[in-house]
Amino acid sequence: MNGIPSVIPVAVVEDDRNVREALVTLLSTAEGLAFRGAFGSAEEAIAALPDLQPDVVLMDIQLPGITGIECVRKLKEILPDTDFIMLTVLEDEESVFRSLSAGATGYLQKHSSPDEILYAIREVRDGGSVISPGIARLVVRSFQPKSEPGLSDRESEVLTHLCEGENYRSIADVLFISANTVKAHIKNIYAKLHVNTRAEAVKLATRDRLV
Amino acid sequence: MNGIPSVIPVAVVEDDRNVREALVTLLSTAEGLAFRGAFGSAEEAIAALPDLQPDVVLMDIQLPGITGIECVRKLKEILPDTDFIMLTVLEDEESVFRSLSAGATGYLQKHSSPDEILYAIREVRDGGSVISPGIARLVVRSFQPKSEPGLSDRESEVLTHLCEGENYRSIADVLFISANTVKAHIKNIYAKLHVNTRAEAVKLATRDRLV
DNA sequence: GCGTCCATTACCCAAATGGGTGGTTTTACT
DNA sequence: AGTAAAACCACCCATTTGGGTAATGGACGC
Repeated sequence: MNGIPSVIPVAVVEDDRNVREALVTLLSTAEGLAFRGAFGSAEEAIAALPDLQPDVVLMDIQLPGITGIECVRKLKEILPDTDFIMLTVLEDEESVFRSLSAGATGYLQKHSSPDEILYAIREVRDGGSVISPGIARLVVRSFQPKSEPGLSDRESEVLTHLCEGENYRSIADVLFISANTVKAHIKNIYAKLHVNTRAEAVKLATRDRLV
Repeated sequence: MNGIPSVIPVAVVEDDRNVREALVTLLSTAEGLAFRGAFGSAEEAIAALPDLQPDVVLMDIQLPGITGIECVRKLKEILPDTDFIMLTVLEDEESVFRSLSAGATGYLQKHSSPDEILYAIREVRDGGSVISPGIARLVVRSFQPKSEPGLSDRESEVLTHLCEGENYRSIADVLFISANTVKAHIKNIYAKLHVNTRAEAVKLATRDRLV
């Protein structure tokens, strides 16, 4: 907040004893960090972390019982200013997006080096976000248009307005054409997208980033 | 492809002469890279890069004339296997998302160190993606729910089906309630989301990640 | 010149939707 | 006990939507 250097209180949630102890050693000895605790399950973490008030938590995804993802979701409600860095062995697309939705701000693969982990903690506390390259690629890919359904320029234009929730008349007005023409375009769009309602068209256009 | 170490052909598009020359020096002397060329504008890059076939291109965003973003969009069509790493001074949300949509796989702030740039090039060529922490935070944030409009559990459930493009009857069937009730829920959802059509509801739910 | 694609418009009609108003029951909190 | 919120259901009615069919003119390529 004020630029005065201070230690960063950190904690760990990881069920594998070996990994957990390696992390404890790393965090306990690292410069600028204050190790606050390590937990073997989401349940223990949820019970203890609200009192420990760590700034940054390293969270394993694969935990017995409540998953790391759900653990973040719950803790983030109680500790909105705490940043969570997920640790995982897998490059599982589902887990990545669910973690981010749950409130994670970092995402590291477990083969990350100690330096990378410490770097991530500092960057995250600094308002940034660190994502391992393999994971980041998945995230980046999710922003790229999936496929081109061969819409004409005019059709794309109509689709854009469709996605704004406008009706025939109001689309017609802004494009200076008749409502019947808008309707004709929309019929063609539906055929090309293989849908038959506005809601489906909006959903598909959004998902595939056609707009 | 086969694990045999080989040099990575790289190129640069950057209008600032000083920055460009610094990058040229960096790339020319770096181990494992083959510097293929540097260009001061998108137009020159679009003319020359298809022949040079670089694996990785460092692309400035703020270019005179055609922007770096449009440049990536055009080149990505011709060179789909080339990876583009954007360079920028700003943390502009719009630019980030437009770049990623255009096909960029990396995104570095210009204050990145030479080591970070080389690391990014190697990771990107390795199938990964590298995003500066400040930028990554914007990306991560875009995955997180924006605000809670106070929907009840049942309403959220109905909204989910609404976003699938289902109509009253089919939502009613899967939830084992009457179509009239579905309608009642939808009316309440509309009121809470301040919309009055399905398309708007789907758009808002998608944008704010309520589903 | 011919065919094709695109943009444009029109009409009919059945179905779906959105808005209004009313009501019951259960659950939960005070 | 009282009240508030949720979930549930029904009816009316105007508007919107989606599907079918048909037609015209311009642009572009062969």
